[in-house]
Amino acid sequence: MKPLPVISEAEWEVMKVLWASSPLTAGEVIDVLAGRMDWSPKTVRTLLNRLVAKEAASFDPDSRPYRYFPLVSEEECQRAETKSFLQRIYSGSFKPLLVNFLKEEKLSQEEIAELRKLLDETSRPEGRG
Amino acid sequence: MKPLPVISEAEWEVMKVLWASSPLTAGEVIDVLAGRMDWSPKTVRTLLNRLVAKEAASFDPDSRPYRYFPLVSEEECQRAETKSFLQRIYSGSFKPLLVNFLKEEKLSQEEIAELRKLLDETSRPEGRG
DNA sequence: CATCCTGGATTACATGTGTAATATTGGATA
DNA sequence: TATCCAATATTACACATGTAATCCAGGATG
Repeated sequence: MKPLPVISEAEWEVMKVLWASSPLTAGEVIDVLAGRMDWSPKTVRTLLNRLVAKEAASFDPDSRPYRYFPLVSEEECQRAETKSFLQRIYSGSFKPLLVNFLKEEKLSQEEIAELRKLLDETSRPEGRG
Repeated sequence: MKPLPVISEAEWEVMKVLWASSPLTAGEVIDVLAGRMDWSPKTVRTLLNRLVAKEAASFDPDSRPYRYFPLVSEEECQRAETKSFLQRIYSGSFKPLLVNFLKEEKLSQEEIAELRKLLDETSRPEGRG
């Protein structure tokens, strides 16, 4: 398989917009990001171009203005990032990550219950489906 | 508080060595890393210098050769990285991170039990100590 | 038809990062 | 004492990234 493109921090913001809904014109992406980031429209266009260059996204050249869409899924990118993050910062071990997270963020009982449920489901031999 | 220095990926490898045991001379750090990374000794020295420059580490100038040590703790760095990673990749939400991790890595019953225990301990009102 | 504007293409430029090489200096050695 | 080496300091250099500005072309406008 071709390795996933390396997506920079700023580029992630743009990908998030495309993952949330696509295809979108550059103008639409710019509008969405205007609410979150303090970026010039030119900057957003540059990021879109770079994402296309690294084949993380593409656009339909027949539609003017272009409509952009992702070429890679959010989940696969998240998983790849998670893997390398875990390796880099925690030498691959999830437990200290959870410890640190729990120390940092005070979770509600509900949130903890949700996480526990995830673990329970995982530990069951085969949750059908 | 002064913000933590930004530590690059390669620099993290060096910091891990210092966190594991310090102070260490440059030569000792180089030896430890020789087992893991395919780096020239010069490269390791450059990284040490950069870590000193960004005040992530320091050394005792009276001892020759210098003996290096961390100025920031591993845990605070891990927490900061975790926070920004979670924000960047998962918009701050831990749950999908756990979901992705569980899908990617097949954990043993023991590992799952350990994680569950962590959650249980957290959810108890005040686990003494 | 000449002009202007919007969208798109190209170029810019400082800083960070990976990955060193070269230069210099303070002792150990012949 | 002149020399060489290990340790330290300085310099290098390409590519990535943040953050745009400038240039150009095709359609809307006067």
